Amino acid sequence: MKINTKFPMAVHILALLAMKDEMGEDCGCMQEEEREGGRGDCGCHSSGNEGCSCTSEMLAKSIGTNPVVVRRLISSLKEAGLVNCRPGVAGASLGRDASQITLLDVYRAVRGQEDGMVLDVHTKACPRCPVGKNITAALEEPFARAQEAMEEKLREYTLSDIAFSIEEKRKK
Amino acid sequence: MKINTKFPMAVHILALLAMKDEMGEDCGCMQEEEREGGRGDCGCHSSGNEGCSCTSEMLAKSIGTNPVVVRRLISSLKEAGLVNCRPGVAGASLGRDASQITLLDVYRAVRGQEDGMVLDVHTKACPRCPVGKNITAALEEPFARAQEAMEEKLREYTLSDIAFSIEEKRKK
DNA sequence: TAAACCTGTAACTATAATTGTTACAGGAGG
DNA sequence: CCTCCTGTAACAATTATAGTTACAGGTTTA
Repeated sequence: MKINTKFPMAVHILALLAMKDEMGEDCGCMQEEEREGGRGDCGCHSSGNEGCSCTSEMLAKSIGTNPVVVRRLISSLKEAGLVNCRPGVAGASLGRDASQITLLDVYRAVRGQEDGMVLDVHTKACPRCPVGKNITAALEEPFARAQEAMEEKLREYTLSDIAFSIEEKRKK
Repeated sequence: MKINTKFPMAVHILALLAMKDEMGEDCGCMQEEEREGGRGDCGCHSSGNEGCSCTSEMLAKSIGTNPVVVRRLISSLKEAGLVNCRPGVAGASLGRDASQITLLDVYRAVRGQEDGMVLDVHTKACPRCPVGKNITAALEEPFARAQEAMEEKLREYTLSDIAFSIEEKRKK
């Protein structure tokens, strides 16, 4: 693992929620299961006809991680208004329509609350050397602009796009 | 420290080399020293009038790291044609004019040779779930586009710009 | 209201990536 | 030939990230 698998995991969660919405009670795992003629092993497949309730455990199995990791992510997503959930009651749902949630929203929701730049500076430069003293400040603007450019691109993709893309690939 | 302090460190090295070029034998540390009326403690100040020879040890002191780290970075930079250096002979110099070296060149020279994307995917998604099976592929394009956008922005800045920026801040 | 199940969160552990360090072979130059 | 430097391998330390355990409290159902 490298940096920030939180971001793709969060998108994964939201995609599951989005596809559950589109498909009613069934998150899509059931169809898959019927087509392949066997039980999946990811556990996000429910055992009856009641469909996917999207508990943290089921989501975790689909993602391949721990339920607590999922809850932590959902906690961040909730804070950003991207999901609805309540203590004690199973499942989560999208906070607004999938077409109104961009990848940038997700990125910002789950990145570390501090700076959260993809490009980092080094912090131990010699404070008495003309270069060491000023290099950090000199890199500030380029790095901020690069960050902006990346974020603007993320803004161009919505959760609908991702869900659609998953559907397309699934059909193949 | 977070991810990739190699990149800012590499820029730091190149900035030192660039400013050494502009100032002849003296990398600029001497002026700083005279102005402040005392010896700096970063060691990139030479002790006589012979100026900065930009050995890995001096560069390391300015950056605040180990000489071996500097040599490793220089090794990558050399491979990319951004610096010249020879075994056994002290110092390094720019491989081409500072105006012809972009931050993207530096970024590419020092990032891990593998994928090297700033946005990462999670790899343990359930292979039997329709979402888990396709989410990675669905994220590929958005993440690649975001990467491109960031890289294009880095391409807009040259080492000259950075050196100029450092000079400006230094005068204040 | 008791039982079962879920969320939310803290605290801790494990793991993996990055950085730092030691050591040494070999080139360059006085 | 002595000193200093680069280049690199091998290893240690550090740090960030993810995973885990544990538990308090909410909700639903019977």
